[in-house]
Amino acid sequence: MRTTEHRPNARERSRMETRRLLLEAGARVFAEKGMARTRPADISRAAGVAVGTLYLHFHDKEVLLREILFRALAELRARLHRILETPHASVAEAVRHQVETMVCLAEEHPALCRILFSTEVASTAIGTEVLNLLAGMQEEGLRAGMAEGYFRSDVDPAVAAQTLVGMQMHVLSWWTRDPSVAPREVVIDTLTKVRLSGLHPA
Amino acid sequence: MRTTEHRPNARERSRMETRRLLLEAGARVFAEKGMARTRPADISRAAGVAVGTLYLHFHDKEVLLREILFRALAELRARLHRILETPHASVAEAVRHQVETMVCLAEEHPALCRILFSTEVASTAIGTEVLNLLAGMQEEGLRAGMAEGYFRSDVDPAVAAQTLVGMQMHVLSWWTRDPSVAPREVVIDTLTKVRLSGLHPA
Amino acid sequence: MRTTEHRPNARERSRMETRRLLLEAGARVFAEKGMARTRPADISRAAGVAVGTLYLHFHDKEVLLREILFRALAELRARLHRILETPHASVAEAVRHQVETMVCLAEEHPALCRILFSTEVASTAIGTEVLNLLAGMQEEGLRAGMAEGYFRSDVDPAVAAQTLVGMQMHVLSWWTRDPSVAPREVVIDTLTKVRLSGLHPA
Amino acid sequence: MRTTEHRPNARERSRMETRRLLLEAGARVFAEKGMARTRPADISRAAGVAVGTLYLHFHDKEVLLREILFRALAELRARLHRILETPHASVAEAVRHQVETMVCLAEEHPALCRILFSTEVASTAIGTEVLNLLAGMQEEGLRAGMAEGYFRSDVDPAVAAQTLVGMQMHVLSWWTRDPSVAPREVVIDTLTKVRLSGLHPA
DNA sequence: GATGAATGAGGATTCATTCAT
DNA sequence: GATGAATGAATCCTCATTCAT
Repeated sequence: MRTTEHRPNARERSRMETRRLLLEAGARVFAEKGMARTRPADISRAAGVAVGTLYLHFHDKEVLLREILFRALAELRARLHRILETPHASVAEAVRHQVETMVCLAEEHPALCRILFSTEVASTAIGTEVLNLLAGMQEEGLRAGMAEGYFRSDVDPAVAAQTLVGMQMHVLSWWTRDPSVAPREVVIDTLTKVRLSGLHPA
Repeated sequence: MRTTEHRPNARERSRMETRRLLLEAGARVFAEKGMARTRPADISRAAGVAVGTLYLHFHDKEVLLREILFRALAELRARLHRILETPHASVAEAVRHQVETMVCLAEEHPALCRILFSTEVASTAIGTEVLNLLAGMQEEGLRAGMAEGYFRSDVDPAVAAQTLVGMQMHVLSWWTRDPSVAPREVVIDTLTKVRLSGLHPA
Repeated sequence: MRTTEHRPNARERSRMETRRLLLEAGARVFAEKGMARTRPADISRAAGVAVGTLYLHFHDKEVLLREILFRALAELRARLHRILETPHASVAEAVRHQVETMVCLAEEHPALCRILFSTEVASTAIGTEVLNLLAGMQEEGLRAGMAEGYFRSDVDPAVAAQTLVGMQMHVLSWWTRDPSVAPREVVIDTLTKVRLSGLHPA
Repeated sequence: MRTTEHRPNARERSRMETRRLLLEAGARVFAEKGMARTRPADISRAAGVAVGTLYLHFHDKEVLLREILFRALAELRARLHRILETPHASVAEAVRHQVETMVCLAEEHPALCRILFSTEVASTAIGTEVLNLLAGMQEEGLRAGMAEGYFRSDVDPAVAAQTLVGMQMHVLSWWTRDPSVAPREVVIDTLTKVRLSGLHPA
């Protein structure tokens, strides 16, 4: 049976490989030096290709960044949706699972995490999109939980959602920069607890 | 009695005035365009002086930013200390007061708020210092509260402090950008509640 | 037999050609306007390339100057060494040959001559190095000549060496600026005579 | 008897004093940093006055330099003329006296010496004038000496004059930079001998 | 498709000079 | 007369992008 799927030949594979190298190098370098301080030459050097090659694959620096961010966004989206579709015994468990997922993502792609959660990016259209996606998902979950009585109804869901986003983003970017400041489990545990029941004694 | 205090003459007053103009213009422009996109000429134009004047008062762009941030930081510190010294009927009231203070500061100096809480700055040495100061203050408060039984002891104070910092920073910078998304009171109320007792129903 | 020697391809040849253009243009412009008044743009324009190209080849203005001077110095060194290795019938002949060589060099590269012997450069580290090299060579020659009885021993070789360097440098830079003030032969003859037997009647 | 000579009052004396301070500071600073690298602010600071004061006394930086150079030139001129008018027992003695005078001048005003004999200045109109004055005086002396048979006639007086100027200028500026390289007497002796009878054994 | 030398507009900074006090 | 803060044109240098090979 003949599939319609594209079978890349050697040349095309090499082209795709180069593209991948650039995306990965870009993520690393953007994360390390920040958007503004990263020069196309830095990325191409890190990718082991010539500057011109970068422009062969991406129209300019910003398009490369967009591509990196879109991919990170898609990954984030996919993971979060997977959680929503998973049945959980309790709200607490669901929240813990969600937190765990974010921590895993941060561990696997610290570079992406630092880019995604940098305000430099936050002021970009994609940055806004990332924040809106996260806030939107949180708000949706909050409203659902409120309707079902799992969550308190005396707070504004929009503000509370921003609260959660800020808490998570900041802790993750803080922890990613130097994971030795706290063990993984403690980070997950603390985030989950504060989120669910705040600082009041149990 | 003759005091040794410094009595600025007219020229010195004018010099200080120029400095003030630059600091204020810097805060505005840095907030609006971000650190990287702000050119010295933008700041000097906004301050109504020549470029050279900026360099007469500050060694370079970055030193001006440092000065702006340190001043904001000092203001923040002062306000928070004033709260710590104020007696409160309950922890809840103290926390609400603290949140209120931050919201006021954000309202009065939205530009400063946006700079102080931008990751672009956060990745700077000063930015780190600002964040560390905030986190340190929160952590101190947490430890004290834990010792006295006001706060739960089953969370890591360092991580929890980052949690609080992230939540507050993010909500304030989100709300500052467009205060119409939620009324002032709701922001304060939600921040206080989430912080104290999380999202679980009361 | 395969040699490991470097075979420059077309691109590299063109790169080297550009470098050469910049070095030559630099020599001309530095000579004409002096170190301080020469702007990078002047040099690049004279070389027929863009400013950026200059910085692609040399870290900055000063490095370009260093390179120019070192090359001139190397050339001078080579020529003088060639003379030292040549047997001469008499000291007088050797000295005349040496003077002749310097005059030739000055004729071929008047620009270099003017740079090499400018005090603006002399006050630089490289300038000092050039002068020290020249003085060192003269002093060496003097000491040898004194030991063998060709030169008088009642003068300080270090001071006398500076004497010779100054005399030659100055006359050459004077003559280079306007060669019509004296015929080539007269310059060589006078330099040689003054150097050997001073102004006393023969 | 009433003299027409100007009797400066207190204010005027103070004005002249300020002028003197600026001229001296200028000489020092120009000598140390070179013409191009010296900023008006450097000079005024060294003189202990405000920048504006410099412009009150001299139209601009260059005029101040000119003034300094003219004064040095006048001093040089005066001293050399005094020698010409002094009767000497022999040519050798006259030459030694002349050399001694230059060395004294260099010792007394090392800063002036370094400025006067810098090529940066040499390329100036005054610089040229200085060189021409020196060369002219030497040439005149040479021609006279030749006519009277004291000096050899088989060299070009113009070229030989440049020879003498170069030798003296260079040795003096070399020695002024670090007088420890040779004792004063040796410098005078060597200059005199080389000048009179070159390097040939006596 | 890949290369990397070349480009030049644009940004940061300096500094000679002025002028209100 | 003295002051020194203010000025802004001029300078050095960077770096995103192109294009001939």
